[in-house]
Order: sequence, then structure tokens, then C-alpha cells
Amino acid sequence: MAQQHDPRQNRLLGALPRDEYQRLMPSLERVELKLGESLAESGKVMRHVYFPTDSIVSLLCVMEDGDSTEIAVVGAEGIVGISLFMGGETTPSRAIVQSAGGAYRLKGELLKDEFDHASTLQHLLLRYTQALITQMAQTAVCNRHHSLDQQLCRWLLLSLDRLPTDELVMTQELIANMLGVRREGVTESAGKLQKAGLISYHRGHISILDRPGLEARVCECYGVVKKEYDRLLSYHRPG
Amino acid sequence: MAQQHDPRQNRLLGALPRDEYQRLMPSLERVELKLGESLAESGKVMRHVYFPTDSIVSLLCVMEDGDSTEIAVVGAEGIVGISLFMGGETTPSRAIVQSAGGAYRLKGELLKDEFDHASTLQHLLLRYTQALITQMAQTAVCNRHHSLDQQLCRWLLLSLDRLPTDELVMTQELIANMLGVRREGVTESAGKLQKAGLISYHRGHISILDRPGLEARVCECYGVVKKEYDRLLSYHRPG
DNA sequence: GCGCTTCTGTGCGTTAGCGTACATACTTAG
DNA sequence: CTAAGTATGTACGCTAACGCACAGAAGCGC
Repeated sequence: MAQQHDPRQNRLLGALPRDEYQRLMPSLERVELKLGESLAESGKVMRHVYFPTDSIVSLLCVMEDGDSTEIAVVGAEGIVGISLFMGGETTPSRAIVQSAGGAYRLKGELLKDEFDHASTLQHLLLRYTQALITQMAQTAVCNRHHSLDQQLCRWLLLSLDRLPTDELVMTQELIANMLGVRREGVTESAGKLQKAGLISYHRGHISILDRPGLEARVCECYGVVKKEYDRLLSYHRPG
Repeated sequence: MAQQHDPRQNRLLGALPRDEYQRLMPSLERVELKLGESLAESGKVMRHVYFPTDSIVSLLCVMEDGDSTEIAVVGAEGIVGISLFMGGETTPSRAIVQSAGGAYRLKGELLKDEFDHASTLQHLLLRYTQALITQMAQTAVCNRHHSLDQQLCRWLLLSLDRLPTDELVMTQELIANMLGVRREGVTESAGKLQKAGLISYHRGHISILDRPGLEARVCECYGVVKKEYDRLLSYHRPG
């Protein structure tokens, strides 16, 4: 099943012209990311960048007291490890696997070489980074202005957009960590959504039953982010 | 007083090697930014990028109902208009002058040309962008976890770091818009700081009396951002 | 001076989310 | 089958921030 494990399932890799892709391909190493696995720690230099194919990675800000908040989420449309090509080498945030699945990794130096070559990859990565910035900015706004109910809808939809299925493997406790709120608050908000027939969940498994229903409840933040991703990452797949 | 109007007061321009600076210099146009002036609107293409020297510019996310939140602040250490070299051309955010003063602007195409030339400027701008990302991420965390008192301290200190003086020209109403809170809340928090002798304010003018006192009250977010700016933007000023 | 606007202060009642404590499942290991 | 561990449900008081309403106070135009 070579097709099931194609690096080009990652949209950044998939958008590369043939020659650039072939230059990188031999160095791409498939890895299986486990739920909760850490790909980057605050202040530590990453050795690889990761291109998720069917996994999701959360970027988290961790505070001194251990509380954390998700500032962005990365799936098959993106890359984990932007600091390696942005030049800073490290970031103060942490990258945790939110949904287990496959990814391809690449040694940091190799990516940097290709990036500095003013390649197509450079343009893709910069546009992607700009989309990521939009996501972070909108997260900041959402944290200030919107109810937990709305934020939960946003989180579910953003995650859903990055998954092939309609089911998330995720406890309310973990969602609470992502959103930076109490677990009980998530229980309450998720309960509302379940009563409304939009989702159903059961011990760490959440099924989305009515996506349009979620979209009707979500705050504008979701739309702003989605629109910007669509705009910035609408690649023309090379022949 | 040529020295008072030197583009190199902006730290990005100041960190350029001689040849790159001289290539840009003739195209740099000094402008005076007025309080409240808009340099960028959501979704609109900017014609110039701005390098503040002694002004401060806020990047704001504006929502459908008109409420806004500051997601980052740019002073002499930075540039306004990253989307022009990141490749997206536009952003969903708005850039508003928070403190009147000087800046140098440059046509977008000229900056893009220099950037694509894999120059020192490119490296500087990418590192700066990474610092900006850190600021946005920390803003998101702060919005979720910290009290208005702490956020006000953070905001004052971040602004102060970008100004030559210890006085801000800023009403409580405007600060509330920046922080995305009620004006009354700012009145209350600022009142506490004034009672504690840390600041004094009077009809739109805020003087910082005790900076260490503010630093003792601020949340960790300020330190995280400052440290990351220092790390990423510690240029070796060329000879 | 006078009137208008802007800026700041203050006092409500209301609400969202927190902290805590505990109850009730369901799941897995033994 | 039982026990331990994990996931979810619920309740109660507390606090920060909200929305609203209005009162002073300082500056500005005339």
C-alpha cells in the first residue's frame, strides 16, 4: 500500500514541484506519532521538522505553574518546527501529538538548506507560517471574547478539518488542557452539544454527528482562520 | 539634526550591513505617524512597510461586532507589514498607531526584492517574525489565564520598552480597546497602580514612576516575550 | 466667562468560569 | 469477579469581569 503512505498526503510536500520533491524524498522518514508524544519542548532545539499526514499536533504555551493553552493546531496542511527555518532554532512553546497518526520527518539542516535556496518550498513555508500566525492571533481574540461553548465548537471544527474521520480520540480532560479551562467546564459545554444532537461522546471518543450544527454555533474565529488557510494554502498541485 | 532622523534608529535597519543598507536608504521615506492612524486594514494590500523609529504601532484583531484586541505591538525593534514578505500580501488584522512618532516607510515591492535576494535583511526579518509570533502566542495565554491587573502591567511594560520616555499618551478608553476589556476595568486597575505609587496618570497621560514595581506585579508573559525578543534580535551592529 | 466634549470615578446587579468536593459510571488488570 | 484506575456528571460558593447608569472633573471653543 505505497499509496497509503505517501509523503504527498501532506499538503506542503504535495505542493512541491517534482524536482524539489525528489531532492527531499530520500531524506523523508516516515514516523508514527503516538497520542501525547512530544515533538518539541520549550527552548530545546529540534533535530527534525515534521510533516503530518494523518496526525494532528498541538502547539502549546506552558506556564510556570504547569497550566497550558493551545495556541495553534497543525495537521496535514502544515509543518511542525517552523523555528528551524525562521532562524530562531527554538521556541518557548511545546508541540504535542493531539491525534495519533503518521507523519514524515526531515533533518533540520536539510530543510534549512532547501529553504535558503529560495525554493518553492521557501514560499510555501512562509505562506504557511503566515496562516499559522493568523490562527494564533485569532486564538488570542477568542480567548478574550468568546464563551467556552463557542471555543469548544471552534476547537472541534479545527480538529475535524485536519482529520479524515468524524471521530476524535480525546478525553474532556485533554480538551480542557488545550483550551486552558477546567475539565468540568468542558463536561458542561460538551453536554450541551450532545443534548443538542451535534456530537456524541463516550469515554474519550467523540463523534461529530452534525457538522453544520457546530458551524452554526461557532464564533467567527473559526471562519476567519479557515478562510485565511484556504487563501494562503490554495496551491496548484504540480503535474 | 540629521542624527535625530536616522533610519538606523530602527533596529532592523540598524543591523543591516553597509551595502544592504545603502541599497535601501535612498528609498526610505520618513513619515510622521499620528495617533490613531491606520497603517493596515483587514484584507487590504499594503503599499508600504513601516520601520518605526520612535513610534509604536499596535496590531489589532477586529471582530464583526467592532470589538478589538491587540495581538502584538511593534516599535523600533520591528517592522509593520510582514505579510508583504511572507507572501500573503494581506492579513486579517489591523495596524493602528498607538504612540505618535517617526517611522520610515519603504515600497512593498522594494522590500520583497531585497528579501528574496536571500540577504541579511531576510534573516533579520524572519527572526523578527518569530519574535512576533512569540508575542502573539503569549498574548493568547495571558488573555486566558491572567488578571486584568497583570495584563495592564504587561501592556505598560511592553509599551514602555518601545518608547524613549517614561510617559505614554493614552486614554484608559484606548487601553481598554487594546486589551479587549471594559474601560471601567482599566480605570479600576490603573487606580490600583496609581495608589501603589507605580504610575500616575492624568487625562490621557500616563507616567511610569516605578518600573521595578510594575515588573514585580506583571505576569510571566512579559518576561517570556522580552527574553525571546532579546534572544532573537540581539544583532551585532555592523561596523 | 460659558457650554460642550472628553476623560475618569463609582456603584450597582448579573454572569461566566473557577476551585473544590464528591458521585457515578465504564474499562482493564489481576 | 473484583479492585483499581480512568472518564464523566453535578453541585455549591466564590471571584473577576461584564453591562449599565450616572456623576464629577478637566480641557477646549467661543
